[in-house]
Amino acid sequence: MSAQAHRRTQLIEATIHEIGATGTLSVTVGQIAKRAGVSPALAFHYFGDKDRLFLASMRHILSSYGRDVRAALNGVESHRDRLEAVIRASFSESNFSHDVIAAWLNFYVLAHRSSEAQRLLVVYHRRLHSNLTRDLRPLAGDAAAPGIARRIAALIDGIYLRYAHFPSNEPEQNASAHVLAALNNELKALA
Amino acid sequence: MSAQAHRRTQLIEATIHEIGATGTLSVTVGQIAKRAGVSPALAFHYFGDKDRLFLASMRHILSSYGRDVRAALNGVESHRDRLEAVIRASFSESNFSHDVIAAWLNFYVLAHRSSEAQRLLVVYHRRLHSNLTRDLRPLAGDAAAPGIARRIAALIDGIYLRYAHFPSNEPEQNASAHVLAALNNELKALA
DNA sequence: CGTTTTATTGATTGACCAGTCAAACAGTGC
DNA sequence: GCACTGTTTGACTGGTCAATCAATAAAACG
Repeated sequence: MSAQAHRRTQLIEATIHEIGATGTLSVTVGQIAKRAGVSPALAFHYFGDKDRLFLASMRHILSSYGRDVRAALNGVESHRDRLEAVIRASFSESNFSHDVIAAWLNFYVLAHRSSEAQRLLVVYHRRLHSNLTRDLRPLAGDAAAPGIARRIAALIDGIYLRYAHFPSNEPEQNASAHVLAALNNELKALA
Repeated sequence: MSAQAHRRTQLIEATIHEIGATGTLSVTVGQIAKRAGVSPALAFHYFGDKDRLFLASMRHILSSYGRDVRAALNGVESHRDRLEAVIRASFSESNFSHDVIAAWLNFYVLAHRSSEAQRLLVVYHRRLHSNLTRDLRPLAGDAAAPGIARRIAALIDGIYLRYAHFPSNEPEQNASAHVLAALNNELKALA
């Protein structure tokens, strides 16, 4: 990894960490730089401004989420198992840590006014929707699949939000279990 | 309404409006006061500090949501109709306006660090859960009702979030329809 | 070694903002 | 018209922060 790339990920990780620690996007570039062990000016040198630093951090999170999904899907054949993999990945370690959750929350707020953030959010939505419909179609038919996918995707977000605020002792377990139960019921109701 | 109470609601409404306009909680008290047509100092006089002003605004929103639910429930007998009323109220005009949505989003973020905000959020969760289980129990049995209620509640939040970012032409319609469909499928799957 | 390029910082700036306070103002009763 | 009460403001402060920039240190290179 080049020196430049190294510093960039260092700053990105510091950003995510710092947002997790304070819970807000109104963290100062100074705090972030301090955690990364560099001067504030360097953050501006590499990212231009604070917004771009945060958006880069969010892209980082989205990439790692994408990797998780792909890894979980790798080699899995059965449609049901694949759906389960997609759902579980949403609550995987890397996407469900305190810091990442805080970043997601602030990201949702930002998406209301930053068009770049909104664009990123669309990418996430589309990816999730397509991952779900792909394996839902053979199980639920072309007519029902998209609707079910929308509800499952929204349920994932909703459950994520709830566990974000009130983590239980085994968040991933319970979170996935609820979504899987809803999926089962949706499919059962078709018959 | 006393002069004092009048000014308070005036400032609260200005707060909600201003958060809606900027999309962020980092709105200045100056902006809010300007919209309310008073001096910034007055906002401090009535609310002490910015946090309390926002929390008062959130309580205002929650009250009006509560009123909506009660009104929608008033006189409705059938369990299914009552569930539908509760769901529809979540996407009612007063709870689904641009400004209120922005306030909710920022409220979620705040709940991560402010214990008072968290307390308020718990109140909302409990109320929704109890409204749902109450009429779900006779339809789904005591064993299944709480689980279904959790999923429906989370789905409401998730759908709310999605339509918050990407409003369709008839948001309330579609949003409620999805939740009602999920409810139907949950109940159908029981049989 | 000397030179060019890249990485990094310290110092600074200009704007902004939450919160304070003492003074002005408006209404009310007398 | 005066005293009293609650309302409202203007002026101010202390602090914070994003962003800039000229200057320094460190590599990379020939």
